[in-house]
Amino acid sequence: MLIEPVIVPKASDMLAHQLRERILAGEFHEGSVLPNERDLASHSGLSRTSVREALRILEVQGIIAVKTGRNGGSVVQRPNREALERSLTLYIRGHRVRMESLLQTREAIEPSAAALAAQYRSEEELAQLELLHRQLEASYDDIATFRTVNIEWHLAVITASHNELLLAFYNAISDNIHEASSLKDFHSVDVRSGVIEIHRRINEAIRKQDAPAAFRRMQRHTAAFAERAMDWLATHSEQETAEETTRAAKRITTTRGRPARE
Amino acid sequence: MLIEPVIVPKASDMLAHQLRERILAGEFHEGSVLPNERDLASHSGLSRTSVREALRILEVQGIIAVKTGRNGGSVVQRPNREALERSLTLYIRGHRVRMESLLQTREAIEPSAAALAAQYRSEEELAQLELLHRQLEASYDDIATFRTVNIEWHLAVITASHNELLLAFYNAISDNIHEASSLKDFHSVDVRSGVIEIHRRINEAIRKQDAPAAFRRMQRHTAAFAERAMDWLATHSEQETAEETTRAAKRITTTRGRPARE
DNA sequence: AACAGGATTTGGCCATACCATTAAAAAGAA
DNA sequence: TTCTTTTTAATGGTATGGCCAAATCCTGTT
Repeated sequence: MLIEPVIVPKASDMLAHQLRERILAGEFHEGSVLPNERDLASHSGLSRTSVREALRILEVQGIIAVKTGRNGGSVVQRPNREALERSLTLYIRGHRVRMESLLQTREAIEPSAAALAAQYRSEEELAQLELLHRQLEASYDDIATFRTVNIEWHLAVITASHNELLLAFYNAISDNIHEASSLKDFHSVDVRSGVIEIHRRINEAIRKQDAPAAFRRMQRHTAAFAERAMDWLATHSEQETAEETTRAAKRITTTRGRPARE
Repeated sequence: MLIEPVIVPKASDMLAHQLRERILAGEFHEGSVLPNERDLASHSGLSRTSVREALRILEVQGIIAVKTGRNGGSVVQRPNREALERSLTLYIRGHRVRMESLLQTREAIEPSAAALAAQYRSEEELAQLELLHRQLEASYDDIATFRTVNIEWHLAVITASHNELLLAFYNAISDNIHEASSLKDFHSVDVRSGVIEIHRRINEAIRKQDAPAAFRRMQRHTAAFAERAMDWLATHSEQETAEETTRAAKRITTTRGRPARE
């Protein structure tokens, strides 16, 4: 007799699976609310406890958002980028991924994104890039603003690539690179003028829709950044891992207010 | 009176947060088990219900694995790549990311990974690449084996880059590209001989530790694949999204056995 | 030593009750 | 009427207690 072992899935997993598939199939459009917990329980034949566990799974996965109170309930939403970023951040922390790997990954992604941006950018996106560039020039002396605008410009480039996946990846990495507290202010003045110049040239390539130039210039830009960052880390800490630095940043963001569902 | 609104986090979130931080801080090393649910409840002052929800959160995030039975419990593990891949797959499905974006992302990642592989590959990894290449040549007439070995070779390249993050990204994308049932067998014979040749040349670059050559050749290889894939999709389906194709593949994997905690 | 069977530990699941939060509905005041 | 306040209902959040199912350990038997 060849009887295969019978696998007994958990009730909450089954329900979560069913709900997830139906949501992704479009049965519940974004913004609509699932039946309340008591109804789900009675209709599924499960207890409210199991239903709640299933909802918790979907909540962690970022496809529903639970609101309390009258007219509350489980609001359907698209798997948000935050969930993906949390998952990635967790992976990075858990595996103690080296800063070097983060920088390498960024070096892999960003030049290609710049090339795509050159191909597909809209006029609005181009205008946005040039606006951010002017802001960057204006904030030459204000290191905090410089940092912020700089990050925004990079994001705008990726956005102009019209590739959601690159954007999601980049976002996740970028957060983990920049949140590293020890990298917070390692931009010296002469570096900043260089950054402004190379941004200008990348903007120009994107404006002219010159994809190869955008690729090359961005490649040089990210490589230079990576080199400076690695130097900085080498001189400012022994063997610092991304895990440690993000933890430092994390502490700040999670001790005020509600600790976001991570 | 300026009273800021008081934010009341959920009990299970607080507990999950605490446990997660302590696990990531190394307080529970990999493989060790957390206290059982009843103990966690009594020590935390929460009910077992809340404890269970907290554990469920950690389980979905892939940092614990729950085993039933005596000597069971919540086994601590590193956030596994599967969790990251599930998260990414969910994002791809939920946002109906186009196959084109997947291919573009792969084109961004793989050449860089090949360049890194050329720099950092060990002798064992090189041997593995060459072994896989011989297997690929041998499976010239067996399209199914060819496919499998082909994928393994690509994975081996990324592995040799010694960059966990690139590996995780690539894995996640690769699954979503290859699982597309309509791409299952679009390798024609003449294409296969071309694939073997370019793999040989990439292997050669990696052996010689010639990073720029590895980058260039892999770039051409992935670009060619992307072009063929897009052509194939254009002729074989109207407006097919990655979502639809992965769904088809998904159905197969989830209807047999226990539906993996997604 | 090998096996069988019971005891024990642990998660899985359920039913019920009550609390906390939110918004709708009703009541009251202008 | 129209605005404000109070009440009420709907909904998620939490706790308690119990029982079942699975996995392992232990003990007695052969």
